[in-house]
Amino acid sequence: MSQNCNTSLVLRKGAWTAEEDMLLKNCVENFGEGKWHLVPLRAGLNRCRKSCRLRWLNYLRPNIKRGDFDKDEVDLMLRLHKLLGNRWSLIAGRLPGRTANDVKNYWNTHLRSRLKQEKEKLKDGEQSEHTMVTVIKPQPRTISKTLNLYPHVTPHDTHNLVTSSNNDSIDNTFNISPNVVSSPTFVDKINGYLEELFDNEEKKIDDEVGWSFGLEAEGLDGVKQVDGQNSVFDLPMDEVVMLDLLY
DNA sequence: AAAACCTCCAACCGCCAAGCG
DNA sequence: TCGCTTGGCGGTTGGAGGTTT
Repeated sequence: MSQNCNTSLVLRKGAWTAEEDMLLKNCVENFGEGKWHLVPLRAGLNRCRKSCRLRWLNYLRPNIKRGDFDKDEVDLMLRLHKLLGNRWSLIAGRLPGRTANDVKNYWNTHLRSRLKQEKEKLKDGEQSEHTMVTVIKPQPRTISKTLNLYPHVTPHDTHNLVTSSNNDSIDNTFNISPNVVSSPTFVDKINGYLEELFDNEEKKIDDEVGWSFGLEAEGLDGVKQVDGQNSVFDLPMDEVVMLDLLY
């Protein structure tokens, strides 16, 4: 059996009809989520498993929040993106009711261009004022096996933490290797870590300065980097987050 | 009024890792 | 160990609807 949906000429593609939605919804309600390879058969749908799964996750699942992202959601998205990079599913996991696709679309349509503009503004400012600002570039970095960056993560997990070099010319995000985050246990730990981190730190920050994380905070360019040292990319994760929160 | 252009988002595609025999 | 299947993810695309010229 092919893992792709494009091998059969009979399978339907494109927009879902209300009838198909109903069939899929009934099927998942009766049999539960999962076993997606059985769903087309059970539901009587002429769709591939991937299409069914995606439709359920992005559209039919209960408690999906639709409409514009509010300010708090955007703030949180920006923070998480800076922390996690393009790990849309992880980011969406922190935004109740939002799907990874929603987050990705919102980022691509609203924030990416905004950030790009912000960056260009900063760049222009630099040129006109001749201010000396060293632009931080993400440094490929291997983290020591013995260095425990996460209170919740065992050394066994952290020794895999090799940050990928960032090819994205638009944003300087702290990317985590997909290999690391794809592990379910690691995801749990990251989520647990984020849970506690955001609970504790946001309370603190809220009390002190409130939610003031704006786009200007993305301008990491203002932080000096000397020979790759003292860059935000060389700090342990919790310090990065603290920097993040303080900017 | 209509053509051209732009924006947004649902859906598709290709890849990867885990699980299993 | 190997190959296959499945679930899941991020990147990309197509087209509907809105806006501008």
